[in-house]
Amino acid sequence: MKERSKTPETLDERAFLAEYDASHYPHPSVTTDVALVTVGAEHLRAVLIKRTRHPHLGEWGLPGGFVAMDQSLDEAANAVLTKKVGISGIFLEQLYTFGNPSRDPRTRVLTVAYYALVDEAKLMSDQRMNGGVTLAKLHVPWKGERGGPVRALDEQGNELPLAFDHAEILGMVVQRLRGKLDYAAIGFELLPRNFTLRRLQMIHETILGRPLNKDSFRRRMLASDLIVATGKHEADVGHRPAALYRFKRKRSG
Amino acid sequence: MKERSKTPETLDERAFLAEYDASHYPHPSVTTDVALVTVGAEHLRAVLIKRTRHPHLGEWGLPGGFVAMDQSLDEAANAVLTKKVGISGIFLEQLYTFGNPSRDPRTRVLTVAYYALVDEAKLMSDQRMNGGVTLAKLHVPWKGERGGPVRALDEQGNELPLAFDHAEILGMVVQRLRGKLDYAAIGFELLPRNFTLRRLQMIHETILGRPLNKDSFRRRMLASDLIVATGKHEADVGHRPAALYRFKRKRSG
DNA sequence: TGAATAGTGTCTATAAGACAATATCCC
DNA sequence: GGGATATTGTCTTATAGACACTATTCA
Repeated sequence: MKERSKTPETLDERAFLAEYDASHYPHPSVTTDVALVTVGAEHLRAVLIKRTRHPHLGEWGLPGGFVAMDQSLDEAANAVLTKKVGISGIFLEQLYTFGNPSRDPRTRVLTVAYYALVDEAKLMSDQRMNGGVTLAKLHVPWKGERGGPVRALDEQGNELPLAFDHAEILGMVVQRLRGKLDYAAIGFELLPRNFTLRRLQMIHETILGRPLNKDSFRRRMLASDLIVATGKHEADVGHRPAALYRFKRKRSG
Repeated sequence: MKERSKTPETLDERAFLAEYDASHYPHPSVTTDVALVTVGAEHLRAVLIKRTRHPHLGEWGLPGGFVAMDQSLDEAANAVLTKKVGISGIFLEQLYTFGNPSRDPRTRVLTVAYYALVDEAKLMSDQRMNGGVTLAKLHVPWKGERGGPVRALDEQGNELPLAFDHAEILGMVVQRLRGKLDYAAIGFELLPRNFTLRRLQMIHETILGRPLNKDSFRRRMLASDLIVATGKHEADVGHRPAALYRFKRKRSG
C-alpha cells in the first residue's frame, strides 16, 4: 500500500476526486425487478403487481424496488421477493440490465432484472395472491430462442397490460429459460421435492413450447445423473402409479 | 386513459414524487467496463489499461467509463471502445452487472460489464497498443464452464495484477464464450472475413481450452449452414492450401 | 521427392425417435 | 375386466469419434 504514495500527494488527491466525487455527475436511479416464474398446467406464469402509482398507473408490473447503497444486487433482488411477494429461499439469478434512457418517463432509471423460479404449489400455498397481485399466464408469440416481448393474460385470457419494458424483460426470461434448460438443472426448481418423470417432462415442454419425445426424455433424464429414484410412488392416480424421483444436489466434492 | 384520473390529483402528484424524486436517495455511480477479447496463436487475450489513478494505481483494468444520463448502456459501452481503444463496429454484448457494495473502495459503483470480440489482426493493425495499453494473455485455471476468476499475463508470462473485480469479469466472459460457442455464431467474430476451417477450429479450441476432433468439427461446420466456401484458397503456406470460407450472415428474411 | 497439412471415405459407438409389448394401479 | 398411464425392450436412423487413405502445395 505504501508504494503508491510515490506519486505526489496532491496529484493523488486530485486524481482521486476527479473520479470519485459523485456530485460531479447526475447519477441514474437503479432498481431491481424480479420476474418470479412458475409453470402451471398449461402455461408459464409470472407474478405481476398492479401499479397504484404513476406512471403506467393501473397497468401490471414486475415486483421491484430501489437498490440501497449498502446492498448487493442479489440482496436487493431477494429483498424484493421477501417484501413484495413474501417468499424466500428460492432459485434467483441475474438476467440482464435494462437501461434505455426513455424506459421510465420520470427520470433515468436502470433496472437490473432478475428471474426467480418456484414450484407453483409452494407459491400458492400461502395467501400471497390477493388484490393487486396476480399470477398471470404468459403468452409467448415466438418459437425457439428467437426472443421478443411476451404477453400477460389473466385466467379468462384477457390481456394484462404491462408497464415499462416489462414485456421485454419477461420475454428475455423465457429466452433464458429455454436456453438453459438443456444444460442446467432449472426444471427441478419448478417442481416439488418429489416428482414424476412425466411432470418433469411437462415442465420442459411448457418452457420450450413444444412437445418432447417421451422415450428419449426419460432416457436422457435417467442417464443424466441429476435425479435419484426415491423408491416411493404416486398414489390415488387412477392408473399405474409412476415412480417418484428427487433432484440430486450437486456432489459436495 | 381518462379512468385513471379517478384518483385525486393530489394523490397522483404525491405518489409520483415519492417514487421519482431522485434526491430522496443517494444513487450509486454506474459505469460500464468492456472486455475486448481476441484469440491469439495460443491464448485468449484481452485489452487491459494500466491505471494511472487511485485506487489500484499501477494495476491493470478493463477499459471503462461512466454511463451518461442520456446514453443507453449499449451506447456507453460502444463509447468506451471508441474512446479508450479506438475501435468500433465490432461484436458487443452485455455480460453481467457487478454490484458488490465493496467492489470499489471509493463509493458505490455498479458496473454493467460488456464483452466485445474482434479479429486479432484488425486489433493490431493500428497503433492501438501503446504505453499503458496491452493485449494480455488470459490464463484460465478451471475447466469447462465451471467459472471463476482468470489471470492476466504479459508476453513474458509475468502476472499483470488486475484491478477491482476485473478478474471475475474476465472469468465470466470466458464462461459465457464457452457456453455460447456451440449454438451461437461467435467464432466468426474473432476471425478475418475469409478463414480456413483449421483456423476456426483453433479458435474454438482456444476458447474451450481443449482439443476438438477434426473430422467431426469439419462435418459439423459444413453442415451448419453458417459458412460458405468462397472458392478461394490459401497461398504460400508450404503445404496443401486450404479452402477459404466466409461467415454466412443470417438470412435477411 | 519429401514435409506438411487438406480433404475424403469408411467403420464403429452412441444417442434419439418410433413403436410394440407388458405392468400396475383404480374403478 | 376396462381404462389409463408407467415401464421395458427392440429396431432404425442420425451423429460423433477413430482411422486409413489420397491430394496438393512449397522447399
